[in-house]
Order: sequence, then C-alpha cells, then structure tokens
Amino acid sequence: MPKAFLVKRHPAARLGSQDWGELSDRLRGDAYVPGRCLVHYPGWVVGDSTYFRAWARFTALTFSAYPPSAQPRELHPSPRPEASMSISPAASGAFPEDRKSGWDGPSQRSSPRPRPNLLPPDAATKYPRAKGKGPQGPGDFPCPVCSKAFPLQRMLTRHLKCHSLVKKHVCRYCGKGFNDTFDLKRHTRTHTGIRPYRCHVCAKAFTQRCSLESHLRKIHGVQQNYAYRERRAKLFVCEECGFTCAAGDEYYTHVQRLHPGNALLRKYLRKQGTAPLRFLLYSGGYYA
DNA sequence: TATTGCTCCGAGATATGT
DNA sequence: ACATATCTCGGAGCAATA
Repeated sequence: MPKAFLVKRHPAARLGSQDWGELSDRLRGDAYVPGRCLVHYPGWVVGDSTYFRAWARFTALTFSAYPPSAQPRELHPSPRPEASMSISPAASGAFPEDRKSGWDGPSQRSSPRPRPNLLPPDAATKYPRAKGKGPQGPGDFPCPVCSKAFPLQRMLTRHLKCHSLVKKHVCRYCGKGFNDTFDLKRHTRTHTGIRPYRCHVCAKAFTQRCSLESHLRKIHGVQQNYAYRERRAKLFVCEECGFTCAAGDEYYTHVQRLHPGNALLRKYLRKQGTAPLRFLLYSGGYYA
C-alpha cells in the first residue's frame, strides 16, 4: 500500500478533505492574520516589521489548524522561543485531551533534519539586503520554532510553512496536503501511475528522477556526471496522459492537440500573448 | 527597485516491498 | 539486506507586486 494512504491526520483538522474554494477569504491562503494569534517577543522583532509579519502569519496558520483545545491560552512570556520549543501541543503534553484521543502531533517527518551548510563563502555579498530592512548576516533570519537560520526572509517565510499544519495544495485522490504545487504534482503520479523517468537499460520506469538515477547507479553501475545540485535537462511531462518530451514547444503542441482544456496550456497561451519570446526562453531553455 | 510569491528541482530520509 | 517508493524541505530563477 502506498505510504500516502498511511499518513496520520488530526481528526479535527481534516485538512485532507478541505476544499479551499469553499473557504472564506478570511480562512484561506496565508495572508490571514487573526489578532488573537499575534505573539510578540520583545526585543526580537522591534524595527523589523517584515520579520514580525512572517512570524505572526506562521502562528496564525499553525494554531488556527489545531482543535479548540489546542488554541494558545496565553502569550509566551519568554523574550525568545527556545530551540527546543515544540509547536505541537499534543506532543508536548500540554493538552491531555488530544493525547487521549490518540493523536501524537505532527508527523516526525516534519521535524527538521540536519543538513549540510551549503551557504557559499560569499554569501554575504550573494544575499545583499537594504540597510535597515532587518538582519544583515547571511544566516540572520532564524526560525522561531527550530532556530534554523536562513539567508533570506523569503526562505524563512517558506520554511515556516513546514511547521504549519495548513497545507494549501490538496491531492484530489487521497486528500493529502502539501505545501508546494510541485510536491503535489509528484505525489499525484502515485495515483495516476504516470512514470516519466525510464531506464534506458532495462526500460523500468520511475515517478521521480532520483529514483531512476539511484536505480541506474545501483543496478546497472551507471555513474551520472553531475555536480552536487546540478540541474538536469528538463523533461516536460504531461500529467494527464504521461507523454514526455524534452522540448517546450513539442509539449505544448501535444497539450493543445489532446488536452485543450489544460490549465497550464491556458497560462502558456496567456503569457504568449504578452511576452512570447521571454516565456519561450523560460520554458525551453531555462535548464539548458 | 526591493521584496514576496510561485514554481521547479535535487538531496536525503524513511517507509515499504521483495 | 537491498531496491524502490515517496515524502520533506532547502536552493534558486522568474514573475508579480508594493
């Protein structure tokens, strides 16, 4: 059974069956910041409204997804959250009624794992910031939950979503939620059976490129000559029928012919009307 | 012009199957 | 034990917006 069917969800959150179109503007998206959830840490966000907004948005999203029993009961008194601070009321033992119901908090998979520090030596010049706009160092946007630091505000903002229970992108087949459209697209392949990455030696097909590369390396002893994190040649995948090709124009010709109602096609045609050359460069040569 | 959002992607971890 | 499936999440480029 695919792992996607085994993911435990909080019964009260019911994010999996959430239809975002049915929610009011107040409850959908990540712009809603209810006043009751604004938590202020003195001396930490003063003079950095952007940073504060990111944290406020995070607390709003996180706690609005918990059941009433888990809503914050008082403002955190400490000047700054500790590294070990848990956002899971049930997991931290703060709300025994949730523990009793059998929910053990967010999946362990969502906890941060140690990763190599990939910041380049010239990170300070690579990530310039305007004066007075917040922290100045390359790792000076620390996550208030796990203390992991980021060189850019937008990286922290995006990282905060992984601590939130709210998932904007929901699988139409199983209801599982994702933070990223692409993650949802990849996940959906587990339901549609589309496997775009085929082994040229034994013709076995895979849903993800890294699975194919792992297979080639371990089974056929084929070594890929790619640098760490080097982008591979882009593969255009039709998620409706499994058609794959390496060229953008071929892909859109296929979609226009066989799936004329495709949303990506509409977007492509819209862009083509305004800036055709730029978009063609983007879609066809971006990874070249 | 700077910032933010969206999207694509690779790397690595973990679950599951054989 | 090993191969595969599939998940999470950070890096990065472009577009949209303030």
